[in-house]
Amino acid sequence: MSLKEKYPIYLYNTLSKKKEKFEPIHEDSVGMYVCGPTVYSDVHLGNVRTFMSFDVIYRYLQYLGYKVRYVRNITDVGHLENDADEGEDKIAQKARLEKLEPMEVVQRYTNGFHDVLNDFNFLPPSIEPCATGHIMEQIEMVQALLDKGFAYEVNGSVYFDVVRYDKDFSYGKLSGRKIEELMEGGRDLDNQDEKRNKVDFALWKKASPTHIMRWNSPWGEGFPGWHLECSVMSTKYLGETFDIHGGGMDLVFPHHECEIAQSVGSKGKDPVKYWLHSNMLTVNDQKMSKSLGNSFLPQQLFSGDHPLLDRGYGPMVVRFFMLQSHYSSTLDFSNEALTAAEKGYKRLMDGIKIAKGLEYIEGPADNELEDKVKTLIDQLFTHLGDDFNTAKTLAVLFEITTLMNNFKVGNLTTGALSKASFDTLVQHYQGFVFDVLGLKEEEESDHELLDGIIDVLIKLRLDAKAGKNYRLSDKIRDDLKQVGVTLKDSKEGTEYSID
RNA sequence: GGCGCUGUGGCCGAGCGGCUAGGCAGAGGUCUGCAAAACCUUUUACAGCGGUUCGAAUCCGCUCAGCGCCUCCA
Repeated sequence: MSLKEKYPIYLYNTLSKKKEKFEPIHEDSVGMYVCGPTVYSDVHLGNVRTFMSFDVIYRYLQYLGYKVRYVRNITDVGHLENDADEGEDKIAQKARLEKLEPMEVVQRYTNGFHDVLNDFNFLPPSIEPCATGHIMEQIEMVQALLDKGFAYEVNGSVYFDVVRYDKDFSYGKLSGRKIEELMEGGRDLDNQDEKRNKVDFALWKKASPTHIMRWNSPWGEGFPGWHLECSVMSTKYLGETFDIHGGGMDLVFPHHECEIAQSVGSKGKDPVKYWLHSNMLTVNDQKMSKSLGNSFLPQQLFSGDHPLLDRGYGPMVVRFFMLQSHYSSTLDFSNEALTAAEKGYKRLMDGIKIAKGLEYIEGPADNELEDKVKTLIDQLFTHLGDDFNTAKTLAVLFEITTLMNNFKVGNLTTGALSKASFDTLVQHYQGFVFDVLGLKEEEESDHELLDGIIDVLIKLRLDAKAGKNYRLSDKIRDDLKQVGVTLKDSKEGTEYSID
């Protein structure tokens, strides 16, 4: 029985508002689309949380043996600042302010985005398409919607006719909105006269004379609407119906709702089987966002260079911190929580190091321990399979860490387990920490020289201790501590760690 | 105004009707020349008020507090 058969996944589907058993459309392969960033400025930590959630999902699906095509787009056409005709898109605005080509802006922040993903040890997606590379396909979808009567053209712009669409299908099923309520409520925006109804949204916008980013189309020079790119690119690379579509919760309405409308309107079928949404990162219980001015850039976090930060924290500490909560809960960001996470992360990594160095030595069997280990391994899978509950999974990993410590100290012997159980335990312990949760050791072990030097000092200190020269031995330890190297004595010898 | 979410011990954070979450911090102990680490033991809970149930942090109602979406936003 394969891992994916043995450990089914249950996930919360925003569309059904229920936890459902995951059954991919094509038996062994999974198509997953995640809405990527608009690259007109630096990604902040809130963005990182969403991509991290889906990074773990991507990793876990592969760990179970699925073949996954993971598509995450780059939005390189700026969405309009507002719905008004004279709006300027964000990338064009940035380009004007910084006197750059729009594509220079796009390239710069795309590079920055990739750097951040690397820092946090994200797996690259299978395909990372960008909106400007798919203008033709977007025009085709607009045309298809026009042909089917779900869109109308006004003065070189094309709008989606939500009211017309709602007669055949139901608009608002993902976000739970009712079209009548949408027609009444909400804020009034300026310059809506082109649209038949306020709920309609743009598929193609006519470019004003000053608008920099523009393409030819059957309706004149213009640029694609806000929601079109995701419909087009997901369909192109994953098919008309695919398994998982993810993104931040703030995209549910209107972005994802409009995606559904566009796909259903043009292709006649629902585009997505499972909609997954990750919740917001908060600061003092408020959503982290650029406009509120409470967002952190990853670099600020690493260096501690921010008024709200006491000091810097490494990317793996942050990753661990985020994994301690469930992706669908808000997570509040604070120095205290990060400091606690840092210690927890270190403890886990110490456990991993112990596991690496453990040798299996035959010994008397302990059935109780054997059962416990089997249960722990099962729980790793069932907890992560339970709507990707990384918090519960980490709890199990800490139980395993305690076991590893006990092996090391000698409270337990490896031989109490069967060889097979011991090997499987170590294999999945490391597998979940590294391959699934995507953690890694913060300090790269490129420390051969340092190892050698500290070894010399450790031996010197041992000599001093043997001669009861504690003044010298303590001086070595204390002085090393001063420069950030902590010595730890144990029965097997002295180890060191770097702060 | 409309729709929706949250409120757990000193802090963070799981939990989806009965069974120890976990991490950090605190206390005591083991080990150590002393430390550190590790190990063992351990204190502090479910916003408030009602209700359903044999049994509720968990379901229902009300109250209070906070948040999100409805405009670009992960």
